[in-house]
Amino acid sequence: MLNVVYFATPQIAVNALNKLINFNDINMVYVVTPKDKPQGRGYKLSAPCVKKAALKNNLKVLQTDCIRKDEEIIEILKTSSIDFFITFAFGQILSQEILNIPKYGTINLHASLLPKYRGANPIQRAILNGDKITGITTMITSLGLDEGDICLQEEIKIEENMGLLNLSQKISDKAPFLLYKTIKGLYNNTVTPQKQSNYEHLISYANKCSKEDMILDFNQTTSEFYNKVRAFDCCGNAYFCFNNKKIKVIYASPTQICEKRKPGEIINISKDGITVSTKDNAIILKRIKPEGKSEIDACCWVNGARVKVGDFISND
RNA sequence: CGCGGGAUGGAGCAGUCUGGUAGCUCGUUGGGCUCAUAACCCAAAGGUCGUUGGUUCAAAUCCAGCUCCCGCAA
Repeated sequence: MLNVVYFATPQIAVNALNKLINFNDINMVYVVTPKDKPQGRGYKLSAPCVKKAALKNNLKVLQTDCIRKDEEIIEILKTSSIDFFITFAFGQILSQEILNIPKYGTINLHASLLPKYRGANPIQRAILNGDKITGITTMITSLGLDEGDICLQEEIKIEENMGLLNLSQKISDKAPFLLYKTIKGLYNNTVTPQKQSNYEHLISYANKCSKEDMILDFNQTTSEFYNKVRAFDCCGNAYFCFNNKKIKVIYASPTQICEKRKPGEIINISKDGITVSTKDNAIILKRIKPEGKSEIDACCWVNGARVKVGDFISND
């Protein structure tokens, strides 16, 4: 029986928690997660997804916004004889003092094939760059940013039409088993961590996505536009502006046109969606969300917004 | 009490400021045209304007309360 503490925050880490506690040889001693925060419209206090999941499973939850300085929690962890710490999208940096606590070490799961895409938003960056393959990596957590030694990796194919929602789902499905294999492997000495410096030429960084990354522009190429829509197809959504209103694009699909048009021109309107020309080709907007409204089919929006073929959409 | 937008036939909107016959684009149904069409033409059905109360001769419209939806910010 291995005593484990799980450090995590958002939705993507929930499934791993639910699955890990079902393995007979894992004893989930604590779940560590940030404090409840005023969140959303009306500033209601809201708990991190992982906390809700932990409580549902009757696990003990420790909450802190700065684990490095939280003496009380550090003391609790020190006196609990833990074998492994597992971190997954925790969002806080651990100190060496904390890393030294578990008997066999601290494992982090990172949503990329390290050393590619170290950093905050590896999933979005992979989609934005149009990658066909990404994956998940387990590593020995170190103080540097995702620089620890690699334990195990698993590739995940990014299908042409896959967005953040589907890819996160896949990652979240696969994560618990890779984590389990990793801690068992480390415990039995069948897994040997590899230095990332062996793959120095592959190092890249996935910076946190900003507001600017979410702005859609018809002066971009079709694939750049499409990748943005996919990369933000949940938790925000990429948008363009029309008549000073934000129009979020929920779902779009790339298409080919014969004659070249000016970027932003509406070429066709049908039940299927609105075809708009881009820098190099065209994109069909299928499902959108105008400011202040719920999600609607693009062809419905046309009815009320009175846009016609030949009109231009520009980001003014 | 964080800031802001919204609720009008099945869908998306206009009308609200300046109270006085319920409007637009689609969809639906029926008919016509056509070799043919979800293309075009004609016609019809379908709304107590989110909810409760108030002001008024008269409220979608003005005033107050409530419910639900959404954007920002975190």
